[in-house]
Amino acid sequence: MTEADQIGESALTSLRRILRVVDTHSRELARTASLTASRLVVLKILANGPTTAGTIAERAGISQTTVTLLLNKLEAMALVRRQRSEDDRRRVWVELTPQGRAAIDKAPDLLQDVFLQRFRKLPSWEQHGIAASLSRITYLLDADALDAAPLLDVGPIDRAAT
Amino acid sequence: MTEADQIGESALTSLRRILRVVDTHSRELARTASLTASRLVVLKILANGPTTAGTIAERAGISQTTVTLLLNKLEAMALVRRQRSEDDRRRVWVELTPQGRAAIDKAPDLLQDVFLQRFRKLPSWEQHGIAASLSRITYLLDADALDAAPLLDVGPIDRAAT
DNA sequence: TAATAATGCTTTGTAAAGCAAAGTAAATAT
DNA sequence: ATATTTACTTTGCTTTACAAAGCATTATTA
Repeated sequence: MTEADQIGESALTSLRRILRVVDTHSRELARTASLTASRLVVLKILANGPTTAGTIAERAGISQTTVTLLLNKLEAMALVRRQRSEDDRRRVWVELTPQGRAAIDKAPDLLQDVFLQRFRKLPSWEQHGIAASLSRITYLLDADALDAAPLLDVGPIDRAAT
Repeated sequence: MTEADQIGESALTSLRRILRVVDTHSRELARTASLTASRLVVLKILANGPTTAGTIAERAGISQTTVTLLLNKLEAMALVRRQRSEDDRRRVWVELTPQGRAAIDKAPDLLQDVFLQRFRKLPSWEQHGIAASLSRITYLLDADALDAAPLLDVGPIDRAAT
């Protein structure tokens, strides 16, 4: 094993740990705030103003089916309101209710807040370093490359080599 | 919004994107390799040698109940074999079958592989930078540290500096 | 030794996320 | 007028995950 591999492994270990913390956190969120992570995602998308189910699906990166189900729950919780569009009666506008807005405030993404709070206290050079590394990693894991390629095929990797 | 907050936001965006890719990938893995991420995790733990269900739960950070369920599936797929312990008949040893071992080889964590392959090609300074940033982030998100931690403890960084 | 407690795992019941496929209704194109 | 497309919902299924209860088995203690 080369040195690069060792560093890579330790990077991966960190990455796994990060994933794990995020995961744990979202379960915690579900337990305490009775708002699961994906429902919160939907609410936050709606915080930018009313929109349609399809748009939510697209922005959240999940299927329309799932969005419908999430909306059903959120509507049952009275956090969200549906309304058929007047001009195009196929479409359904979704908007936050006042309670929905309150729910977002009451159940903020704490993990994110903690992150930002601490991040803010780091020296500037380190902030830049972290941001740069993260954006580099998104490249290392590039979604497009993965989507395009058959997963069990090794081909596409070279394309992004260099 | 301060500059630090802007950088922090962009870091968070990257982080979200990373999480998203990992998520997508694991669903993809499930579809193509008929081995879901969590099952693969269990198999990989078993790759270090036979162990008990409780230990697997601990190492994977999931409940024993869940481990039992996963083992049921894996056993049904003949990737894993259970055997009551002789000395303590409450315990159940779990080990990989040859098929199980083959499954691990056939369905490697490709995301990880892609990451490592690309990572290896980065200049050394960048490798170190990324590894350091990641380890720093685990601190920024650390669940434990949430209660106690001295926020400006610089300790871990120096180690990976240079 | 017999009753009690602790341990290790499984079962059962519950809830969420998520998708594909089929279905419905409305708008658009032919 | 008919066919196609679009937008959303319903249905049925799978997986993950946990808590609570249950079942053996071992250890402890009276």
